[in-house]
Amino acid sequence: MREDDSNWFAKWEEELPSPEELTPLSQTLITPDLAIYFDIRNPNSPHHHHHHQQNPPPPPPPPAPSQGQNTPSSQPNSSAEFDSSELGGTGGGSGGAGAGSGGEEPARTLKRPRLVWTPQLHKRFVDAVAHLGIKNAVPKTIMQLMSVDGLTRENVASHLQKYRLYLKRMQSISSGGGNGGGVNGNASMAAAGSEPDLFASTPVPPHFLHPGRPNSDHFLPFVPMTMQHHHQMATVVGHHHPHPQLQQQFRDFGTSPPNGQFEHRFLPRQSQQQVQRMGTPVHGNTPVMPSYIEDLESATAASANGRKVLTLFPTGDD
DNA sequence: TCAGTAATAT
DNA sequence: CATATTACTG
Repeated sequence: MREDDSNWFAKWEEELPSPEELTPLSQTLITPDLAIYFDIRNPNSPHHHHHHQQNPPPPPPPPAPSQGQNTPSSQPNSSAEFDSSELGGTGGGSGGAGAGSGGEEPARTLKRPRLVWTPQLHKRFVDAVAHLGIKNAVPKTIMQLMSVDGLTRENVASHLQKYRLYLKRMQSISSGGGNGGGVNGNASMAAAGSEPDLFASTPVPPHFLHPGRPNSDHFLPFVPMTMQHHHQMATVVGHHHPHPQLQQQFRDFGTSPPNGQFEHRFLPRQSQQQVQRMGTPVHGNTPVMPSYIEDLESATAASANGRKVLTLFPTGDD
């Protein structure tokens, strides 16, 4: 029934993404309305809205490739931190060994660590796609709308692909399958394959399964909620050691642990490049500053074989 | 250049 | 084994 719509939406709102830090996203393909809805704005300058062309932040900020780099609790900005990932070597590879060399470490050619898509991050992803519409749901736009620092087009594209497949599966089931609907409801169906709860935990907008219908839906009844503030959302996994050996990280720091070392979470995009202009005239935007809050602060260690991934997300979602 | 799909690596 | 990353192709 239609009431379900409100239901799933309300629930969704509950977990709506949106950290406290927003980002001054350039008015690219995102319409102002969307931008504001996503909280994409400059929290630093709550002053009037000047049409600043935004600051041109150098894209490659070499984060000093010195080991042991912890983020000063000063300001949550800067690009996400990446950990040098080990060489993987395909299955057997072993690595390498090599080494050497005095120069080393072209901090720019480092491979990006595996990105862990937490439910929150995925939620934001879905949220962006939902508002953009399947038609406009392109990696780039989604990525921009998400405003997640560190998130790159590849990440989104890859995830988007998976997400599409997931949706397809749903359509097939809800269409031909004797599944009693449950579009918004959560399809907790663990078919032969084991669908991760990630997608299952994410409310799928009905429009997604509605091919042939534009996303003209201007439904964005965002409701001001009162929740706690939190930050961060994405997570990157460090490298796992193929060899079950010295793999200790947690050590007592005594009493005043600077901490902030392990777990590199992505911060909401603060400033990235991207200032391409399109034929999209941006009219004044609505002075709305919703402050959604997402809470997440849990560390879950996924151990699968020798793989140890540290991800922090509230598993107790559903 | 960007988006989509497929294959690969971890 | 599943996921994310990477490559190739449209």
